[in-house]
Amino acid sequence: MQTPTSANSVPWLTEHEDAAWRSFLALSRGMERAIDRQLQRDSELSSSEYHVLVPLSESQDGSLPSRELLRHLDWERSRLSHMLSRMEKRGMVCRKPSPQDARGLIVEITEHGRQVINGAAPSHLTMVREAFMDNLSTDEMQALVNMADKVIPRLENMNLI
Amino acid sequence: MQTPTSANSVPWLTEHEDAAWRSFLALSRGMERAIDRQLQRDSELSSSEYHVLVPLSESQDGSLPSRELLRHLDWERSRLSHMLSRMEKRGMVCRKPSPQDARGLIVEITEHGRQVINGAAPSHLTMVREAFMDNLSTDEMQALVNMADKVIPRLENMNLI
DNA sequence: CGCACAATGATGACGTATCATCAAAATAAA
DNA sequence: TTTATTTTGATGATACGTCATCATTGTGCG
Repeated sequence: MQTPTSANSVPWLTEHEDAAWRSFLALSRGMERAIDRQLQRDSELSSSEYHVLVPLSESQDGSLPSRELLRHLDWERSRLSHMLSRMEKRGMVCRKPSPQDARGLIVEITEHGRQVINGAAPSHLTMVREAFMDNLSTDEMQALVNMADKVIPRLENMNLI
Repeated sequence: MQTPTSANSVPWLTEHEDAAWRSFLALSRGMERAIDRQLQRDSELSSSEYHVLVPLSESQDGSLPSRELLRHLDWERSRLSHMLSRMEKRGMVCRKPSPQDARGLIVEITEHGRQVINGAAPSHLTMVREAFMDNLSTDEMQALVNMADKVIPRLENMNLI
């Protein structure tokens, strides 16, 4: 992200800041892209589908109320709704009415869903470890935590999250 | 991103590693989302459209060969093609045949495109500065550069970029 | 030259993300 | 209790990104 030449009334970045910003963007988009590619290459899951299946497979009985799932994912409600429709059609989850709350929805992972997530997880975790984790020092890991702790609240303040 | 309980043959992360990974994901997705939201709120641009317009507005005559643009963006060719179709329809760029290479394409920013990018840039740059840059120490900025320098080549090695 | 191959773009299909809107049910307020 | 508000989820429209495929043009090699 750079500055258009005709917008220089706004102070942009020093050389160091610019390098840091570009590195952040490259790292961020590179990892996102790598995760997508690796999952698609080694399994039949998209990154989003993976995220849906993980909390389900971790739950006691393989099911969660939809709103619980939403809390895990931090998605828009309609995003989850659309995603569940597609995943239900592909036989990875099924929807059941909630006994407690007639508005509610229980999402349950199917046997096929379990097979798919169990097949996808190992290579995914290995990739994250080898590409990312194994290359960071403890100081760098700490820096990530500190940065997130400072930036995220700021984004929330600005109503951008 | 967590490990499904039944896939524990793969070593996952220590507490510190897990915290760093979650921070990275939150930071990465948070900034991406904030950029999208802020641009859409304060201008009529998506993040992708912004990226297309920046190198065009910075060029000498407001135009670039399509393959030059591709090098700036590091996108798939079809992604740029689709995006240019939409942007052309909205009057922000126009396509011209290249005199040198009959396969080639020259992409030119329109007057309206200039107005839009010039209107969008200041608030965008301010947001990035206030949400991100102003909250980082020089050590943290350096850490970002170091991390990217180690991780990105690794991703390239793994053919995931 | 003539032919295989690479480079450049366009297109249609598909999956995905967001927004606006709607409906139904639960909860709070009157 | 009756009404207003909130919560939960679904849907259709639109925009976006990727893939597979195609057409055209340029390049290199025989």
